[in-house]
Amino acid sequence: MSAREQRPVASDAALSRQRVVVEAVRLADREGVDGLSMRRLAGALGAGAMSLYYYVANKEELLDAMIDVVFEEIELPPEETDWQSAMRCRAVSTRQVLARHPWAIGLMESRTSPGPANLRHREAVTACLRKAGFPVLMATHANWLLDSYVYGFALQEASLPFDTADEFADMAEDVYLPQLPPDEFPYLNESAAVLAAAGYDPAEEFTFGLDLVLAALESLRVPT
Amino acid sequence: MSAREQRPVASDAALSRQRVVVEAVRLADREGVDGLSMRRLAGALGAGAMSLYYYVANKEELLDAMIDVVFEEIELPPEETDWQSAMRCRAVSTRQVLARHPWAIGLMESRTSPGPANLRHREAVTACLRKAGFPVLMATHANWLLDSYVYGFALQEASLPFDTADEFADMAEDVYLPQLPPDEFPYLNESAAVLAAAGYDPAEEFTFGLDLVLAALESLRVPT
DNA sequence: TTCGTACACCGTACGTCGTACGCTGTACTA
DNA sequence: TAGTACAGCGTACGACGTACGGTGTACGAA
Repeated sequence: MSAREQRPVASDAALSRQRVVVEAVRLADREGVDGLSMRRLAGALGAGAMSLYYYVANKEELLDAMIDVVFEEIELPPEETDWQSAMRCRAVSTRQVLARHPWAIGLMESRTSPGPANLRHREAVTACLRKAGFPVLMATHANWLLDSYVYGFALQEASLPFDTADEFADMAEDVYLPQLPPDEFPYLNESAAVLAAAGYDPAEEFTFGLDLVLAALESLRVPT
Repeated sequence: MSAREQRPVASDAALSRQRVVVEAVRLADREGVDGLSMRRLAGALGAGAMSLYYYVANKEELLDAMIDVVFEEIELPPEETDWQSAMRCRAVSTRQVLARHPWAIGLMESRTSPGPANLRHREAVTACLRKAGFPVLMATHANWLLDSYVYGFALQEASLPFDTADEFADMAEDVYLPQLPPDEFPYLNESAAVLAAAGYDPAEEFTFGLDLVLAALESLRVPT
């Protein structure tokens, strides 16, 4: 067997853990997590399947690393503003990032050990809350509540078959309403009709709930 | 080839869509969703793999049906109480059910069309909110906020490597703190220490946030 | 100059997966 | 008695993750 292309032409074409994981994220974005296989990933990198195992122990570890890449994209809460603005900022960023990588949401359920970017994020959020006057326990409550809201929203949003208000209006007429007999689901019909007429934007829905949560959390704080 | 066991011995041993889906749920509970294969499921039912395809078109449809079985387990909001109690009741039930079937959370992200049990649940919740005096749009907001919180909480809880307060205390000492250098993660260290000492119960965490959300939602209501 | 070793990568092979296709025996109807 | 629907199975195919055992190159030591 000859060494026909053993050495890559340039060092930036060489494999690396970074390149492998980033390309995996791209592939998952394009094709969904079910479309991500070691062979296809290797193909996208112009390499053989088994070469990937030099950089990741197995596919599980690859998925863990992918999740952490996603966390790296999320903005940390800015330090120079009030806590509500800081939390709103990072929550909005989280929603955007998870909307960009919807496969990541479903993956989080099954992987138990947080990566370094995840930990950095948690630390920054906790620091922000503590400095704003939340006692340790209340900061924990706030953390859970905010994260639950953001992840849950992203989860629901990912399972929506539309992205924009216009698409929803079409969808409501063509898909939803036909499968909702008005006598069995009167209230869902009412909602669908009103929302289709009023125009419906997931981004607005998100900030509405977020602001409600932030306001409610204010009561847990010991003002500084 | 003879017909050695072609006919099942009794009718309750015969396959049926119901039996297939319920056994799939049981299998996923035991082994996780990755452990659920058509062959293994057929094995658990004492049947051949291809027999399952008489009852489900493909694995995707099976997963959809499994999700709906999970939704059937969730209690509908009781009608005879105030809206907050009703919502608390169904939220607590949802958390319990999702904790019992953690694989269901990750699955929801990828399936877009809700099953009948899912629709019944949504209808009942919307009805409860509307009757309690929430205008259509506010009921939608409440729905999103509550569902986001519940699903997001379940998602985070599923990725916790412990179930009880005691397990957490052990975990914190043995696993968390060692990988959290105090100088890099001072606030996470503080939290872990305080929580391990105080005892930490996910169920309490859940109701704390839930009550905060319910109280915040009260302001969206037009009292009747 | 030679040689040993670490590096980066790959081919083959095994067992498992979802499922297309075609077959079987049973029950029932005409 | 024949025909048909039902319920279920065996085989086969292509794709999957990955264990194992290679290969050529680079480089430091002798």
